[in-house]
Amino acid sequence: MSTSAEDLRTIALQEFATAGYAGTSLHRIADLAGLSKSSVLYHYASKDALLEAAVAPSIERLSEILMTMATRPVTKASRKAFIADFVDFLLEHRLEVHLFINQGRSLVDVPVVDRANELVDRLAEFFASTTMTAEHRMRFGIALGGAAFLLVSPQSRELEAAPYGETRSALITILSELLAPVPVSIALEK
Amino acid sequence: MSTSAEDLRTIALQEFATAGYAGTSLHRIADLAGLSKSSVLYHYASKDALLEAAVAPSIERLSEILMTMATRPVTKASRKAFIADFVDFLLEHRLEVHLFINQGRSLVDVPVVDRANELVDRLAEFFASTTMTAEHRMRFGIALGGAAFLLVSPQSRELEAAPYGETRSALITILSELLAPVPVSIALEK
DNA sequence: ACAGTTTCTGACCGATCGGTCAGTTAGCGT
DNA sequence: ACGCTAACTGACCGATCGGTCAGAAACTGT
Repeated sequence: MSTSAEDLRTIALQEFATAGYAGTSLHRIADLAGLSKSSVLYHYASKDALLEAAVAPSIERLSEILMTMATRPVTKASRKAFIADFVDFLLEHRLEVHLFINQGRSLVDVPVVDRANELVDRLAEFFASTTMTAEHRMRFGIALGGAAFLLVSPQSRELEAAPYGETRSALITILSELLAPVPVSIALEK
Repeated sequence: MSTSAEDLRTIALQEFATAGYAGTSLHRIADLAGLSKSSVLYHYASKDALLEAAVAPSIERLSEILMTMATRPVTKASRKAFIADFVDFLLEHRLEVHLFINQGRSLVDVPVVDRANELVDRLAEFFASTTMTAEHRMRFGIALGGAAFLLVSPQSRELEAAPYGETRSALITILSELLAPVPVSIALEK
């Protein structure tokens, strides 16, 4: 149960997400961990392996969420439940999501990142099939990219200070609004 | 009016925004431009200088928008006008905005990027002062980061296919909704 | 005290990075 | 045809990159 391996994973995730995978050297990760570069490569065979170890758990979790989403019937209640699940996922895996969203397309041929890209695409297809208009597809993109940005932006310092529940419920409100299958105005007409 | 310098600027912007500044080598930029690395450094003194040339015009434009925003009275009409201006800015400078949003904080001590960070901070302060709740600050972050992501995401291929006006008006609708100074529900109560 | 294993390190490797420089090529006015 | 300048290039530089390896240090059970 050596603390070093887990420390390295955490530090690497933080750096990869904020400074970029290409912009983070193994030397820097080693320094932040108080180790030598060789020690980093002792715990993880390569830089790729370190990235993979850093993001793998979040992939697993996202896959689960998509699974349950696919099996549930498409009702307003299930949609609400999905958004709640997804917000929890976002809050727990902010760094990983930020990494996927902003570097996923340039980090191809890293297996675990490809997997993440697949999952994000499936997520997008799900929303694209439910709502057909271009505007709704834009709403989905803004919700996804916006949340990923927000949770790693400088502002998120204050968010961490705020009660977890408040941030969570606010995020659910905003995302529900953005991902509403039908605009409020049209719904009222019926 | 040599085409090379301008080509390099465009190519560099595209690569810096999508693959990241650290993840883009001068060699790659040279290859994409059909030149040698030395030629790139002939037109631009350094990699930093190339980045600066690539984003400088957008900084200028953003500064202008913030100027007019600061001078205008704070009314619903002026807010609407600002959002329209800002959406036009986003559509015209998608790559630069994406670069600022996602790499701005890790590219400090590049003068022009620092300048961009200042401007973004001022923008955030403006919205923070107008609306005080944490949720509204979150809405601003999602709108900004979401738009930046959307306009450089794979989906944006379809957006380019769609008429400019449609994308523009949809974006104005969504951002107006996100940046509304007062939530609809509260507004209706009064 | 000893041996065995895990953890860690410095020295080293080839490749690539951003950048310099001397010199070649191409375009243009005269 | 000439000379001048702008555009371009290959060779080269020191630094840093990810990665290898032999061995030191630290911890373990006996």
